[in-house]
Amino acid sequence: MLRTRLLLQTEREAPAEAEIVSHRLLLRAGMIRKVAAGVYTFMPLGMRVLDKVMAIVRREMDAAGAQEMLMPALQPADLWQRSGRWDQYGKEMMRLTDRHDREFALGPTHEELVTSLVGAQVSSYRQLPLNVYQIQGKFRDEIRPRFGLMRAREFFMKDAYSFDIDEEGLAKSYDAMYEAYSKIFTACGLDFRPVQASTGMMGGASSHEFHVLADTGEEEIAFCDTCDYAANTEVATYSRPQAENEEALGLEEVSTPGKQKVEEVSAFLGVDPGRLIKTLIYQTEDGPKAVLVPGNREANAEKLLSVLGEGPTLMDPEDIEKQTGIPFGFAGPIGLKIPVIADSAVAEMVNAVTGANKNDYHYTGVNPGRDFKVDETVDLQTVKEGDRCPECEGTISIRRGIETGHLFKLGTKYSEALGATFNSESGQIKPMIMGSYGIGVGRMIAAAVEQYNDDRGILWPASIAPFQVTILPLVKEGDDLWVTAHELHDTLEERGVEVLIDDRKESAGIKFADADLIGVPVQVIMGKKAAENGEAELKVRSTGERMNVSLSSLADDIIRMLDESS
RNA sequence: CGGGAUGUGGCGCAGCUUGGUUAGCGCGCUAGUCUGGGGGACUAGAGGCCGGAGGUUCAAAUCCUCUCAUCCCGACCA
Repeated sequence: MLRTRLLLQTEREAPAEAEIVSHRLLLRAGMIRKVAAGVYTFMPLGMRVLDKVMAIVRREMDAAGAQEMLMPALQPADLWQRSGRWDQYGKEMMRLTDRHDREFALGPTHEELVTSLVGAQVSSYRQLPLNVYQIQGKFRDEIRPRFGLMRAREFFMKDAYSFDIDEEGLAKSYDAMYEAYSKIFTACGLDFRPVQASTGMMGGASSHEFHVLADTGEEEIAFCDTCDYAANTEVATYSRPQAENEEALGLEEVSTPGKQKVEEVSAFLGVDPGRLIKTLIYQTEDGPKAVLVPGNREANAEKLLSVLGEGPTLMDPEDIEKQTGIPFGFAGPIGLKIPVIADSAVAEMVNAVTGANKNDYHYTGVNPGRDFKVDETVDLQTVKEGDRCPECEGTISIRRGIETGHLFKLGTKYSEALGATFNSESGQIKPMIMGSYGIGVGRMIAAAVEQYNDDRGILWPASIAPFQVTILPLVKEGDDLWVTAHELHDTLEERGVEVLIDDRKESAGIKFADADLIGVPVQVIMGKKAAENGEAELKVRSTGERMNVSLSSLADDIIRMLDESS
């Protein structure tokens, strides 16, 4: 490809709106251009990367026995009403009405459509298992699209759906996808971690996310330094130290004037924050409820959802006083009239400290069960760096990750709602057991740039680079070396190498800067000095390594080098 | 949805407080000359209804009102 024919405008400065490095570099390198918030065009150079990633995804999905198909983005409301998600999905779903006032959605995902489709196509256990997938634009009206491709409103997703006759089959399909995902992420050259995850609104039994590790990731993942345990902090657990065998003391009311916060109370009474019980009052659909967690822990929002139902919100101080009569900062479970939900660690506490529901007073010597009733005990805590691993007692580390892939065991939620049933071997009608598996293709590209960049630009992993080689002739058009460079370009292209030659009449500095910016892994620098010795220079973008190679064997040497590195 | 901020050639910005000829600068773009190993130099150009609408005024990029868009933080989110 001739650089002068390529629709590519690099920028010296990134648009002010781009904050994170992947967004800045993808814009500066002319890979993407913004159309609206969270809506991007892939320019030819970016398209080449997208194609590379999609090819890897297809290769591994096909190898895992999945079949590619393509469903429409435009989907009738009826399907979504049958699964209940027309109402459930909320504003995140892009909706529209046609000229006959029929309602449609632009698909944020395709469980409904694929389930209905497979249900109609498959009627016998003999046709199962089945795994179908597609790569397609998805639409989600995100509350806050951001970071370029990282959280877009229209984005490419590979979504796959498995259909099995029983749980055992689902386990196999799921494992096959887990393996395929590991291969895909590895092939894309990414540093990633599969982690246990929440099933969220997808429903279903179990779930894993594939995270690309990066400090700019929007998610936190916890993993063990000794065993394989890894989980999204939304669902991560940890091993609690055994409660000390302490003798229960009597309940005592103490004056704590003006001490509202955990740190204040803990410092004032000279008690470890972990011995305090934090009482959080949440507004739920069934009225206010009290949630108890240890003073040194946060309540886990994701875990709360499963206990408190849809959208619990922390009540503000005024509402708490108005609705429950409890003074803010001195709330405690003793004598509370509203339901009390305790974290399991709180339930085990001995001689704890809590608010006394009275201004400027706390209780010490509080013992759950004896001094107050707990309506429900659940695990509500957020894991912290340095906690003990729940599986092997190793040390938990917390890192940020970019959620790039997600696996769900769905079970029969959708097959029952949409009538995807089959005739079993014994002649019974049964719902298919489903799994669904997504990969954010654009997000994968952004994640790759987050992981591979330096102050000059992108360092694409070879497998997803837009070109394998770029040739930089540093002489005038018409010069012998200019001609040689073009001959090399043609030879490489004929031999199947993806090569870009910078045939612009630009200074060496501009060509170097652009080549570094767009991140093509191998640069062939053809300047006068090396040519005098019958040589050209090869530069490896990722390492900065340079070597002189004879012009006569240049094409062969480049091809050998590419073969070796792949 | 709450908080904060920003819209001025393709990109980055100045001008706005205190209204006043022709709206500037850098990058990029066009043409030419020189240069030719890390965003080089010079010369000559092109490109803008200052996000939009309304208002105040003799006069609005600048003041007022409304509106649209965009970004950041939070809440939220497969």
